[in-house]
Amino acid sequence: MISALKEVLAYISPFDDAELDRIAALFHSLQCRRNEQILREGETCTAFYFVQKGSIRTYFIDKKGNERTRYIMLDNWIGTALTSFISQQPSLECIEAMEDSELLFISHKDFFELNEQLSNWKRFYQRILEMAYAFQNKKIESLVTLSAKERYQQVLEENPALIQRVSNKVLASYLDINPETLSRLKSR
Amino acid sequence: MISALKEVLAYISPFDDAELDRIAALFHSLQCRRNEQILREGETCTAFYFVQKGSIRTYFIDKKGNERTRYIMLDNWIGTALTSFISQQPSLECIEAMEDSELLFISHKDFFELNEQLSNWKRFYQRILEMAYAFQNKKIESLVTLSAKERYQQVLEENPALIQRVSNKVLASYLDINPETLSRLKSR
DNA sequence: CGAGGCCTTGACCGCGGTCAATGCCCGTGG
DNA sequence: CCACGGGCATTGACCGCGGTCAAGGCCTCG
Repeated sequence: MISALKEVLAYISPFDDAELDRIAALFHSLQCRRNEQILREGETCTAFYFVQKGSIRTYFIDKKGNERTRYIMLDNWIGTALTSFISQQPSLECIEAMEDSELLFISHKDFFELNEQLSNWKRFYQRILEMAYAFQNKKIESLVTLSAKERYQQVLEENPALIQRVSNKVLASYLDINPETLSRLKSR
Repeated sequence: MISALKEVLAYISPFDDAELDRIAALFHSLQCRRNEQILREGETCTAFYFVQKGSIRTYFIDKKGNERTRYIMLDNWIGTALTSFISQQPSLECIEAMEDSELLFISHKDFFELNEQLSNWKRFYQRILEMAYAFQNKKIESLVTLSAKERYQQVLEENPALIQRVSNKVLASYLDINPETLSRLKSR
């Protein structure tokens, strides 16, 4: 179970086995149920998550009260409400489980202590930030150059698991289209 | 002249004077004229820039051939075509001077050598990435929650210098609206 | 078994994109 | 110095994508 975490960590930065043991020991487990809130709006994000099983998402509430999904994590992926996690200010983003899920998490304190002590962890954090930047960059490009239908087709090709496992309502907010429009797109 | 650079660096990471001297010595100067290309599409970005005077932007070309401005740097700000700079792959983004400009730049090689050697520079790079992420995050939020007019008003309030110094064509592509629409917005 | 949320479908409409015409500014060369 | 040309800004007419509102059916969960 922990080995999946180690594999992902080692994929991102070249940790040796001793480092992986040390790091894995800092992760704690967390079970949560479908629709359970892991981080509420206004709370400060003090954990960085690994999804062992299940799926979680981050989202914010727009001025009309609609949920806008920013980031979706399925099994074996990592992430958090990064803005609040970095700034340690109250978060505008929420984190929510989309399915019953088994998570591992490391606290902000341990995360940044590692960042002081372990050069491979600095490298890890740099790569997390670089990947987050690349992800956002691609999202912006999709938003400004693709139609609603093309954005849907892009996910269909590049990440079909999302379409199978995520509700239409959440998927629509992730693609920045209305549920009604998504429903029409799916039926051609 | 160099002191403005040092001030910005020290604002981002807590360098001491000796470190600032060492870093500043790695920056080289570059003059460029209005509309001059600093990085062309397909070239790999090997420099990180500081704008002493003038203004530059990064943009990419969409499938219809339109320029889409990603990032604008006025006097005393820093940046580059970050995706290519990080990956050292050919860039989809171009960099172009919008006015006659005086730049300083550090090479990719020196940048990442510092990143190995100087812990405050690691910190600097981390903060650059964090700020880049926050910037993108805000841009996505604006794109998905604000109308064209509201996006224009946001820049008008938060960064009025952009509207004064940047051509309507570029500003429009930065805001992701058509020049025609921007022209109509400006005249209420 | 009932209630509430989600999905789907229909009707309507408005924001902002597209195309076209005109005028202006500015840089360039004769 | 002026004449010309090209790019940019502006304005008008038109239109289509996708948002909004509403209604009905289905599934899930208490």
